[in-house]
Amino acid sequence: MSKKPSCIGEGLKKGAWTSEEDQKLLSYILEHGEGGWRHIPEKAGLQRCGKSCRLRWTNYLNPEIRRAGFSYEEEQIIIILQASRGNKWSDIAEHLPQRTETEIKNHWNTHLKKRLIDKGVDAVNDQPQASSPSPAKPKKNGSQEESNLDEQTLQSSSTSPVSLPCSSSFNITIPEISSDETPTESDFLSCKKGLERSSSTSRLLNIVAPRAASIGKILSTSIDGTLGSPIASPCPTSSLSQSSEHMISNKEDLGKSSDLSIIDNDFSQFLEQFLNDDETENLGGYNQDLLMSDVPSTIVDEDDLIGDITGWSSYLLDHPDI
DNA sequence: AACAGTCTCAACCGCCTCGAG
DNA sequence: TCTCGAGGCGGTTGAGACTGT
Repeated sequence: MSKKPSCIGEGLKKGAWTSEEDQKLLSYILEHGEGGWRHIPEKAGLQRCGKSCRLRWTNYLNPEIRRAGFSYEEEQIIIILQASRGNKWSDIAEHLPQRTETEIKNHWNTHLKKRLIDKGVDAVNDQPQASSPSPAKPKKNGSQEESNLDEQTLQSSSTSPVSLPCSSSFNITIPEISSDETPTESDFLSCKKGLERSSSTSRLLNIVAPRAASIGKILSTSIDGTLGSPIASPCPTSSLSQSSEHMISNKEDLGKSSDLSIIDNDFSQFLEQFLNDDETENLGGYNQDLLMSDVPSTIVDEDDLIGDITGWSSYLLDHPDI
């Protein structure tokens, strides 16, 4: 079937939107609602194609969009969901309220993916990279620390892996980390017969698993009222109050991807154990968090959305299939 | 201060899916 | 069942911002 381009027409404007155009589109949609994008430009007095209007609305003008930087938890969600679902940004966006798929996609491509690639995980092509990290690429300021931490983590991963039990069909190992960091790591990923995971995805999950452990510990600490300690402060809990409701409301959706069953109930047990763990003084694992290491402090809850600290844990507990 | 290299992200492109007729 | 168009989706691009020299 041959289709004509969706945006054809004489005199249609391209490129950056002006504030005047934004105002016209915003006013129209607020008055008439979304939908019928093909006719919106004409009705709103815009020299744009409908598709462009839709994108402008969904990615920028929609007042529900949160434009603050990504929080630690949001990044973890992205990484976990990307590992399990691939680049299904719209799917991932459903579980990150106030975030657009474009935002998530950009953040992944410009930040998260690079971090994983630096660690030898080709999360895009799902192929393990050579042991040598990405070619000598000059690191910008502030990344040296991250690099060191990552190397440390990877090194421990490559030199002394800890095999998970019963992983005959799901060949996955996780980095050896001090017991106080991930005391229940062996509980995290149990084997699921018939499951096939590619090596890099497995390795990605290996990295994410202890990070999730860190989240559990942080939450546990937070609930105990000790989050104010400097060591925990970098962990933003932004948007939890709003996001948790939305996230949980989507829990049925989460299960629609069968590949998410990989972790099944074990993750729930794993996290529960963490939340019940009274031992909160040692957050060393969090300090070593490779994913947190370059999250700028400026993005911490700019919208002051902290409210429901249990949102994140509830989300995870309610989504054993993540 | 000027320039070059790098990074970020809004916008675009082209293909796909789905529903109406 | 087939065709067609609207909307959705993921990948790519390029302008502007940022950073280092």
